[in-house]
Amino acid sequence: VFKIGDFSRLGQVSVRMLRHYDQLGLLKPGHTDPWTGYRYYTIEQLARLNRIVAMNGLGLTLQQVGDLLARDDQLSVARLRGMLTLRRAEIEQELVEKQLQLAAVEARLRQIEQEGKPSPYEVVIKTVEPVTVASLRATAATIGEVGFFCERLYGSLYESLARVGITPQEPEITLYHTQEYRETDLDMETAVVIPADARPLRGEPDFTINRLPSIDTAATLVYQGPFHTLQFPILALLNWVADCGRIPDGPLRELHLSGRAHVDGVEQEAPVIELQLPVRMAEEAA
Amino acid sequence: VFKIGDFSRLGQVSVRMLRHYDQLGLLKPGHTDPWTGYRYYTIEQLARLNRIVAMNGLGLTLQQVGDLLARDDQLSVARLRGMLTLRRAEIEQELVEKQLQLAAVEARLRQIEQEGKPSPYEVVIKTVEPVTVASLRATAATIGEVGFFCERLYGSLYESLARVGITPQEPEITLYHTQEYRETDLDMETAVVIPADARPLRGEPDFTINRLPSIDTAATLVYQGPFHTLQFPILALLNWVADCGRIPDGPLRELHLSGRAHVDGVEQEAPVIELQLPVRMAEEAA
DNA sequence: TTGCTCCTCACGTCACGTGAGGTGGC
DNA sequence: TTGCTCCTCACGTCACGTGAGGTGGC
Repeated sequence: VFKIGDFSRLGQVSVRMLRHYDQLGLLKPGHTDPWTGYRYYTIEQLARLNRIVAMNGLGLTLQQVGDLLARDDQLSVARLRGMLTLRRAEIEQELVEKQLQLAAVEARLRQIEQEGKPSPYEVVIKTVEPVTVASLRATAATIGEVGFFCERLYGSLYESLARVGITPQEPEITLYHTQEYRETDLDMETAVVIPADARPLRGEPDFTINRLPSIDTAATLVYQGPFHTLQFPILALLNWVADCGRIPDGPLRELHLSGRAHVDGVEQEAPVIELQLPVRMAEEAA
Repeated sequence: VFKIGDFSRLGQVSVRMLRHYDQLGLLKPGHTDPWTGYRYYTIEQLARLNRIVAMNGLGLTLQQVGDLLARDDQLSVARLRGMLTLRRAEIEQELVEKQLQLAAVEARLRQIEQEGKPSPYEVVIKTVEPVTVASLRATAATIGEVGFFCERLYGSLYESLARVGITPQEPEITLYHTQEYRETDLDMETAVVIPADARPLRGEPDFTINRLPSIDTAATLVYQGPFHTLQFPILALLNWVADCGRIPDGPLRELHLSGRAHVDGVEQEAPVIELQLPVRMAEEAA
């Protein structure tokens, strides 16, 4: 018969935990002195202690271990199998997450090695809700004219909205339907959020009303600075996506979070812009 | 300027957490109304919020993120690199642990599939401290005579100990130096723990005094039952070890935890026995 | 006035470690 | 008497979720 300290050394479990197992009813000492409260364990209890330690080592909670050991010392095969199968799925999930996290940390370290300084941008994975927008879509002839092109599109869009009596909300969203890098024939869409139930009050709209779909996994980046340096955060986003083993899975969205890009024909100096790029995991090369 | 609810939706961070970041000083609202306590955030703060979320997503603690963001908004390259390198090592460690855990869960599931019921034994990995023992080592001619053989060895051992005036302690430890399965010429050692400073008081001992080395990683199993069914727990232990991608790395030890195996020539009926097998990870097949 | 949002305070999670303050047995 | 062990009670960990109970603005 062992005092708690001896039993602790024997089973390599801290005294604190033996008391905890006692309290949870997982492992009651063979005898407890009612006067002193001293716990006395028998050598036969070592097997049960080891069972607890082993199950817990598989990542089952003490609650689960308790359930499993509840009826005398017999394990219910069905329940045990169920719990282990569940646990296996959990661990596999955890492994995937850890691996993604490792990839992200390594991507960041590489980035620091290469550039000598940390990226000024932060990429965050999030989900994006669907929104209803009024939009105009057209093709810009060259990359140089994209700025003016969008300015004109937004201009006509607001004009048309006013004409048919729909109140635009925020933000503006520019979509880049051309996904690869190209210098000509860029398929652009300028959109502005409108109420989900908006209908033209008068006249025929010369824009389309549609619903931008939700994005389950969007790599997003918030940038503050002038439009003419937008290529830097866009490149950072694309690099990050590639570095983490993901690939783009839809048009890039550019949200103007600090209000309209142009007011009275004047471009905002340092607008806050959120880039949203739908992504999915790249297939592993087989 | 955003109220906390809007900013929460914008950054995909719960209101609770925005308040928490405020409290920790990680992200103070651009303005807090001193009368109502309302927090007001500016769109420019979204970048900082995303930085916090991104760093936290890498598994850094909020404390670490706070340290990194402490001086204005600038990241210290050296510290950032240090933290990420540390974090990478941590994640790699966690991955190894998860993979071992997964292997253990899968081994258990396979075991249930094959036998139709869970193993009555629990294998636990632990460390074993070195102990000083008096021992006799000899070779048993056949597997059938191991029982008698050990009984005689322990008998002479206790006799010799008494003769030279050393008090034996507990437990008895039988070591199996023959590691592969064989039916003849089994190299056995019977040992009993003695005080670390024990010296013969008189006469010449015909046993050896040595120190059993510590075991960093021992697969151990506690068994209660007669000696003649000891092969079952031994097989279970060996199978478990193989299933988890480990291999034996030293002689198997058999500890008699419930006192001497034989008292007055009579074998204990259901002794409690702990098996300890030193193991190491198997090299992956290249 | 009714919802809606915001506020603070505080408990619960989970498997532990680490005290404080006190007692029993050699 | 002095160490050593044991006892109970309770706080801290960490990033949150989830109330209770109350207030401000349209």
